[in-house]
Amino acid sequence: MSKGKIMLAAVEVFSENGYHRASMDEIALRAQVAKGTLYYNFPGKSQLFKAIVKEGFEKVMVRIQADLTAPIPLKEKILLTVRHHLHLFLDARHFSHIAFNELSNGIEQDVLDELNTLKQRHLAFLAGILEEGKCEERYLRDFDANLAAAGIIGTLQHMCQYYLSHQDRYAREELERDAFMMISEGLFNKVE
Amino acid sequence: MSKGKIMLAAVEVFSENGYHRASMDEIALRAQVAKGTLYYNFPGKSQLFKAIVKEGFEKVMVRIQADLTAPIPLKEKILLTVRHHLHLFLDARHFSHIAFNELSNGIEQDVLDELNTLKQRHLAFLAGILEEGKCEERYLRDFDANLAAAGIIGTLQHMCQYYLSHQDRYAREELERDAFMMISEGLFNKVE
Amino acid sequence: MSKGKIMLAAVEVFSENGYHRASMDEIALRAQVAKGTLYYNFPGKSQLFKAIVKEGFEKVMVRIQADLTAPIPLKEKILLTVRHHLHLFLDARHFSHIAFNELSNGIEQDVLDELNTLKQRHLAFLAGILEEGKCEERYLRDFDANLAAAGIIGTLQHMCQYYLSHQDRYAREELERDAFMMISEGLFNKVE
Amino acid sequence: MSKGKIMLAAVEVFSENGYHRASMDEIALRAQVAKGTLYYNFPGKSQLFKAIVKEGFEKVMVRIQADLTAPIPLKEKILLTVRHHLHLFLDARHFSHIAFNELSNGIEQDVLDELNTLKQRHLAFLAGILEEGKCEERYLRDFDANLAAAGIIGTLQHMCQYYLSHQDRYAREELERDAFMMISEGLFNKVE
DNA sequence: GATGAATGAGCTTTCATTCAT
DNA sequence: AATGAATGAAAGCTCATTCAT
Repeated sequence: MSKGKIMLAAVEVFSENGYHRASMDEIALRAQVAKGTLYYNFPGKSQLFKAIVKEGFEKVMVRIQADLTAPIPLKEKILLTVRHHLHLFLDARHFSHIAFNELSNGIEQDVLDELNTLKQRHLAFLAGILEEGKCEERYLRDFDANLAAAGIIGTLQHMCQYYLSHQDRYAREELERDAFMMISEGLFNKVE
Repeated sequence: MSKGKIMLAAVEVFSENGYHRASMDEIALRAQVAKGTLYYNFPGKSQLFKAIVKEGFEKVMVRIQADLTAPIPLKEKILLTVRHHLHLFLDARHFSHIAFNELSNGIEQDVLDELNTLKQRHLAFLAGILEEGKCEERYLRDFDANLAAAGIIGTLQHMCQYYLSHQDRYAREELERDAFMMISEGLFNKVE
Repeated sequence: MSKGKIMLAAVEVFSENGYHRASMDEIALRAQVAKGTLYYNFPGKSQLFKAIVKEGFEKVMVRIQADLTAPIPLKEKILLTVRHHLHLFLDARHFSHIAFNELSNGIEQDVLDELNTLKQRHLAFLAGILEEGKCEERYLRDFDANLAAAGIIGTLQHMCQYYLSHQDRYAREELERDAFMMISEGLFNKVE
Repeated sequence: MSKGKIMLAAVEVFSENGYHRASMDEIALRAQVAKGTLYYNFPGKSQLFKAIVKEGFEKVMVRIQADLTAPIPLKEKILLTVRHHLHLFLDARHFSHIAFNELSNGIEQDVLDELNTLKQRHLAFLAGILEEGKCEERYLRDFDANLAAAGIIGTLQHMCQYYLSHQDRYAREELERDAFMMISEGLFNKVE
């Protein structure tokens, strides 16, 4: 059907040009359907955008959740989560670019609202893992879990972004190691 | 003169609406000048945007640098830097929103390029501080300084963003404490 | 379809107002289509202009060529050509006004270039007829055929222009007679 | 004074860009005066344009007239006139480009009217010379003098234009010879 | 289900002109 | 006599959306 082709094309076009510069013409062209077909399948540009981000977030969370059902130690869980997000920010770059850069202002309010909800849910999901760790293992510092989750996402996103524009300088293992260290142990040596 | 009024209005409008939804009409209206005056003072929308971000980055860096000239211990320096960035992301929200959310795609390439340069410079500036700490005090873990700097900015930005949309739930001190802890010591207790 | 309506309206508007004063709004109005329709059918103002002139030149040359295929004497050919150009400058006034007056500066360079090419081709076409006459009938003076062709067009254009702004004073036959005489025999009597 | 500088600059700018693309900014820049100064010296763009063309036409006619006062034979007079116009179209290219290409439509009506008057006067002046020849020397064919004058100007203008864009192919003497021949004797040999 | 010609609101930009100095 | 910051009307163009087929 057309719906799939359109969504695939739309992810690309939105991520390459940003929400506003992405034109329905371009998406139709890339999806090899007529412009009218876009409107036959989606109510409008903003709803198409919404559909894409929603689907993307759901896929990601399902995948992570599947990996975390097994009862593994917290540290392991966090390492896994970090890996998943590296994958998200590096390999599913099209989607993550849309989801994390294009959600600021300048988009129809209703879309923005729903997308923020999705991001909140994602955050809450991460926070849940942390909370769990805090209760069960009294292993974690006394953070607010939501703030900490936000911090983690931020760390990963920006490190990946930097990595992507300087791929020649680093190996992916370095990135992974530094990211995990940063998140789990912070900047300072605990020597003293 | 008009130039100042325009830049002030433009920061607001850009941050409220994003680059593309911000219209020159609105900026002119807000600055209480005629539309032509915008073009008398700036070559065009993208250059106006560029001018604003540039000026903002420069101000921020000058302010931080001024605070860090005194020979204070690294931990102190980082605390200070964190505070400055909290200020940036919370109080100079208009600017930081532009500078860190609006720099994705969909903006004229030349503007994007220069703005990325500014962000790199900002990162390099932070990395410089870390590097210094690494050399002089062998206090820091063996990170790549640039990656670490990116991680720090990311942490702060996302934590602040979360904080801003849940201001009712947290006191600023909490945010500050958690942010600093997160950055300096990471998630985990070092007990065992 | 709209394309035809637009071109018809555009010829009128361009010829009445000149390229720069002709506005896309006016053309759309005259063609009874929405402004967007202009841009749906043509990439922009300059390309619309180009399309019009191109089509016009082609029509003219085809018509003349069709009349000149028969093997008639040179003098006859030239008389015919003169008649065709009188028709062009007098009856297809809208088009010829565009094609011969609006091709100066102040128009997008690429359009100008192509339009000059068209004019050159038209000239070359005339020059070809003359050249033929020179070879076959050693009837013509020893002109450079291109220069002569340019001279002929110039003569006709300016005479027609003068005639058009003083139609009350002359009959069309006078114009035709004088034009042909001027071109074929020049100012002076060959009496002596 | 500024007036002179402005007119000099304006001739250049108008001829390079055409009336509409020529901007008052550019003229002011080129004349090295402030924009306000243009309006101090001339009521507006169209009046500045008018002033330039008027001055130009007057200069030309004065120069020709000065050369024709002496009682020389008609043929000589016409040769001289041709030479003067070659000079006009080739060497005073800036001015003649304005005067003969930019006078179509798309210019304020009142300016257009006056400029047409100037062109008419110029034509009438040439026609006067021809008329004289017709009466005194019964040497000329029985043309309408005005139509003939228009034809002459047209011939010269177009030949010069062609020559200018193919300067590599012709010597100026060739142009002069062909132009004079064309005008005085037409295309055909009178052998028979 | 799918099409694509047509739309029109809204945008950035240009530029002749004004006027306080 | 000269300036130049400021103006605002008018232009070209984009693009999400509609609708008859």
